[in-house]
Amino acid sequence: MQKSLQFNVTPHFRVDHPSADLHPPSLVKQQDLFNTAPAPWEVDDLVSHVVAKIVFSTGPQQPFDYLVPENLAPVAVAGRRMRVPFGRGDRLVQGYCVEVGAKQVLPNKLKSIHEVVDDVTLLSRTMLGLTRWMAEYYLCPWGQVLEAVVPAAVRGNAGTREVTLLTVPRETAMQLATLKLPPKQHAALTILAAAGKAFTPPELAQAAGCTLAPIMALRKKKLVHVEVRRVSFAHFDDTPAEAEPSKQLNEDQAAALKTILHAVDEERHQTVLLHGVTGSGKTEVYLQAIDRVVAAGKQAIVLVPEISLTPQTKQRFRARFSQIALLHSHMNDVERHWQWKRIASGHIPVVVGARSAIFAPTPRLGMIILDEEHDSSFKQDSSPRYHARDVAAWRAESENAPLILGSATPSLESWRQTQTGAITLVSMPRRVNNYPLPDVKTVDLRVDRKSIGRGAISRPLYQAMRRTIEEDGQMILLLNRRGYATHIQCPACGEKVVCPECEIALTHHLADNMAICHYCDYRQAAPKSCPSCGFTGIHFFGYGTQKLEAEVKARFPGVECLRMDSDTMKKPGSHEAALERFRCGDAKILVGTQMIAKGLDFPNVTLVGVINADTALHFPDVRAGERTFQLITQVAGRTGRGHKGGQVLVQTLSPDHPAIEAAARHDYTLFAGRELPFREKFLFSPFAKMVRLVARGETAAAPEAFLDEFAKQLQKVAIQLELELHLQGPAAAPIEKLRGQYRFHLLLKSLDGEKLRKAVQMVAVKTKSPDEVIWTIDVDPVDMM
DNA sequence: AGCACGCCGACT
DNA sequence: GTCGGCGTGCTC
Repeated sequence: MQKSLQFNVTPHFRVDHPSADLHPPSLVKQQDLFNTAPAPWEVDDLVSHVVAKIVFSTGPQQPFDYLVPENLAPVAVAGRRMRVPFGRGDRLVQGYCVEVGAKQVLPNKLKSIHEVVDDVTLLSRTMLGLTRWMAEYYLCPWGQVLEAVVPAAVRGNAGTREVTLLTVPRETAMQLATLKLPPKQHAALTILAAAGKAFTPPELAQAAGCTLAPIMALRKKKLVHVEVRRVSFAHFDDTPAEAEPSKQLNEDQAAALKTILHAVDEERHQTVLLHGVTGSGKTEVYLQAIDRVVAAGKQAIVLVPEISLTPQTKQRFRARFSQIALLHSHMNDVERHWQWKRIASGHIPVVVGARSAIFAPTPRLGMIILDEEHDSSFKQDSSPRYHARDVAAWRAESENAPLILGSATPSLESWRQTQTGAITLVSMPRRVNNYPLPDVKTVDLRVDRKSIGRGAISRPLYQAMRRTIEEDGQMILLLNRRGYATHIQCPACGEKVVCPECEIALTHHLADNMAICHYCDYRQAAPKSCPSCGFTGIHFFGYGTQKLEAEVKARFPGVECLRMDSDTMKKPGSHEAALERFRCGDAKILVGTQMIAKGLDFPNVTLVGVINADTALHFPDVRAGERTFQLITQVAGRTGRGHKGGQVLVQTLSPDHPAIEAAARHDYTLFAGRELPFREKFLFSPFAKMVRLVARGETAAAPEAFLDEFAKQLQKVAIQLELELHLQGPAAAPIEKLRGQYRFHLLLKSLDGEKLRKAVQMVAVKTKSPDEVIWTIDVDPVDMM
């Protein structure tokens, strides 16, 4: 394919990343009207001009060229927003300038930039390259990516205001004595000239003892110089903390650090997968690696899963680095903007945050760390549907920085890359202080349930809990379902109470006696009798964390039990309060959903109970086994972190399932060794590239028909591109109905990811869906619901 | 996304 | 005859 001629004449900058200039932005019609060479008879008329390329966040997706007028040339920089006349009426529209360069243009073909909006550059060249790559890779508009990468707080200049500053120009000062002016104006001007600093109009009025009127008059006569500047009024505590010394590393840690430091010192890109069992001390390795980055005057970005962003995490980093920026979702716009500026200024050596922190504007990036790299919260579930791990890989490569992926249960995507050699594997198979990994036993519920009657806690687990309390230990019980009862059903007629919008079983919540839909949060009062037949003995089946908590309290009276799930953790600070209660030992039993499975480090926890290991196992999703393995392994890792040791009991109906068996043996390699051949055989990630299309609408027929047609078009394009395309579906999505809309999906797979995306893009640009169908493209889907 | 242009139906 | 219905296409 011939490359377009745009900006090839005198490029002002080189595109930073090799892949960035290979493909046109996705979903953008290749409209070469303005970008092709002029007709032969026009060539003589060409003049060289500085041209800015503008991308809009709404409206047409292709970039538009504008002339840069001379007076704006110093501020018209790529990476800033600009207001430009657009359309027949020349209405002013704001867009992102993504490139500035000299270009041969025909006179009068282009309009001129009206105004440069930003006085700071929002996106460096690398970040512009990154956004462009994201648009191409994730098949979404470039402008949408730009909006996602620059925080709204930064775009809106939160916490700043414009001030008018007045000074006396030298010429005025010299003729001050001879100027004929009304007395108040003269007095004000004299005071301002003598002050030697700038005053705002109200300040000057006060100093001169007059109103604003004389000052306005001076402005009108141009006797004072006026400068409008944006100043920040935000102030947050940023006192550097006392830095703590680093800890002694064990042999495994030292070896891992050495590999990482090698890449850091050479300032070259390398991806290292740090596969360390739970409790192997990965964080200390990160901290010491960051030390070296900071010492070299560079910055490190640390990404952690959403639920790990706790004050404890902050404490851990603050104790070691004098200044860090912790980016969390509860931050207000003023603070977010302030942090962004501090990071951009290069004053913050360490940035810690969830997914979107990968876009932190660090000027000299020295390293990126993704802790718990397998965590699905790194994938954004709205457009742009990026995966922070893959974005990090691109960014690290283009900035010559090492990327460290850490996990006890690596994603199969990363694991596979250690086998092909794309990622360096470093293992830490032992825990610190030589603590052994906890003993994991499965409790076969098919056998044990009968002996215990109704209840979530089997006899072996009950006995282990009693023993733990007698020995003054603490315990964690994992149940991955919040609420009280998981479904409400009438024993007389069999009718289930379902959400009217989503048609899934409503969960009974005891606190306010409500029946709640966990998909859309629809709520109604829990029925006292069957809504269908009126039978009064309606029954609440299944176990959620609330019912488990009630059972624990009933069977262990006098023992304090804490519950942590998204229902109890709504208020800010409740997370810390609960953990503190557990840490100090007042609470003996911690009951919770997956939010308690990760990161907690309490040496006195000697027992972990998994109430039902099968909850995630039978989901219609290729990753069901992988998720189950990860969850059990992670929660098992919460115990045996002290000298008292620890044990884990996993209740399950399928103790022989490979994922559960491998987790019980703490054997990641075993799990991966069984799972990878399956993925390969049935063409799933990490072997095949996957793209998922979801369509929804008020009726079932419209989205299904839309995907049918899309599939047909894709197959045509696949032949044209010689793409080996595998389709699954279209079929009803596992969540068939959500918020009143019927959902269908279509899974596309191919070994050639690039061609696959190309094919989807080609069909997508030509497709206009009927008004009643809303559809999305998900490249590298993680969630198949 | 807006907005103008355009080519058909019922109205001051 | 015109006002306006929203289908189609263009915007540097």
